Amino acid sequence: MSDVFDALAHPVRRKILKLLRKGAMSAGDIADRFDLAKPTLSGHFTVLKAADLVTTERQGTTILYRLNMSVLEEAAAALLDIAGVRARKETKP
Amino acid sequence: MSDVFDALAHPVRRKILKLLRKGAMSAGDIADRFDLAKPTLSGHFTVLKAADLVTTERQGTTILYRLNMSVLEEAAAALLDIAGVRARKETKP
DNA sequence: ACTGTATTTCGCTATTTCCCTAAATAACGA
DNA sequence: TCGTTATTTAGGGAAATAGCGAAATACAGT
Repeated sequence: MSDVFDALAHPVRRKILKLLRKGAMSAGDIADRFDLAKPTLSGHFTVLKAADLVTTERQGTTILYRLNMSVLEEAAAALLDIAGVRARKETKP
Repeated sequence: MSDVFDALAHPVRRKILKLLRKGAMSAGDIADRFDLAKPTLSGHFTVLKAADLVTTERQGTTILYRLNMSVLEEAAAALLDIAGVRARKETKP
């Protein structure tokens, strides 16, 4: 879980996640949205992957990044748990 | 908001917040729960204060730290927002 | 096999973070 | 005022992080 919060601590990485909210994007398309070198973005992708906040899928020469919402939700639940707001565990309906 | 996630990124600081869930504690009492020097803990307190995750109140020679739950809840809401789960804005009942 | 495009890995530097010990500050009580 | 307790500030060292350009890798098309 520390991996997740470490990943969330950087504004660029949070912005990447927000971009992915609308759907999967390639590494290059994401990199184009930032004023940073591609190797720098690649490093951020690595951190996000390590935290399991994103998943990847290769499509020919490009690599698609996709948001892993469940991990984000778990992180939010962890915060609410710290606050003492007991999160409901999802059960089969 | 970046201050908040920076503060949450360190496991010791998350543990401090969890301790404070049960109620206010003095700096020394918190420090006793960790195997770290007091100046180190004091640094963590500074980070938590900068993020407004805790508030302080002096009581004689001791300083009481208290959890600021609203900021924690805002952080959780920010995460859910990234996930696309639109959080409800609290309105007066 | 060669070329072009997409992405990552490799060195490298600068900055920041985390931890420590020692010293400073603040408040109390004798 | 003096001594004691609680906490923070100052200073420094080791390690992690974020950024870059250059080179390496992976794949597709010719």
